[in-house]
Amino acid sequence: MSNSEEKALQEIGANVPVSGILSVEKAQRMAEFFGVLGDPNRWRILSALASKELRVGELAKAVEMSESAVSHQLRVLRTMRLVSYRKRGRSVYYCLKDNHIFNLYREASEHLDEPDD
Amino acid sequence: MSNSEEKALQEIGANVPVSGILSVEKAQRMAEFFGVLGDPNRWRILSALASKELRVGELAKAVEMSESAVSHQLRVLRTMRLVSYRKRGRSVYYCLKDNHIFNLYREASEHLDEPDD
DNA sequence: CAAACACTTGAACACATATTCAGATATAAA
DNA sequence: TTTATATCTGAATATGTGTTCAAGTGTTTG
Repeated sequence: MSNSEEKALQEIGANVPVSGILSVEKAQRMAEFFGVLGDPNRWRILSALASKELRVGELAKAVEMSESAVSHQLRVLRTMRLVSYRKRGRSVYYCLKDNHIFNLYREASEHLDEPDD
Repeated sequence: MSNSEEKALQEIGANVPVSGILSVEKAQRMAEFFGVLGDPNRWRILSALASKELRVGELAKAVEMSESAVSHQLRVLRTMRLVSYRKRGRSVYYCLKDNHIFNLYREASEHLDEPDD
């Protein structure tokens, strides 16, 4: 087991007094974050932004959603700081904020690709 | 950027023909998986199992949920292969299935702990 | 065998969430 | 200034989800 895995394991519960259960608050924060990744259209938006920054309208076309729906979802993604944006004239360009999303994607893919026991 | 990050980036969209957007099916699978991690009580269950395997009843006490609610959630976690179980008499012992959950937890924590720009 | 125990299941209800639609804001063009 | 463009917002609705409650299965104990 790697060092960072061990650290995560301890934090998640192994070495915590009594029960080792995440506090309700921490569990809630985790759930809120992962919940944002629990929608297929948000994944499509994120994957579209993975190649290059896009305006809201372009994004809407690309993922085949209404501009309004995309705008609503972008607000959610902004709130979780998964995307950032810059305004240019009357357009707003969105892009991915950091690399965490890639690592999460890869980790999930590996899990989903694992053979059943 | 690391090799594996680059691989994930390509897969997620950078080098895919035309749009580079996740297929609806792949996006759906991703969303289903992350959606499972989008509930605080499921995180509390997973964190409880991080220290040691537990019976359903013990788990229910530990996370302060009804046995029925825990059982329902364990079915969800089983479906996503996040936990496995073994029957022993009339008890059923659950434990975490692999290390992916630790990596996901760590990645999310890092993201959530990042300072705002 | 009957009773107790550990867990699971299905239906019902309460709550959360994603989209649509109409309208608002803000910038650019005419 | 009027019109068009790009995006955002709020309310309403439809759909999804988690818990409870009551009943069910399977196992052990008396």
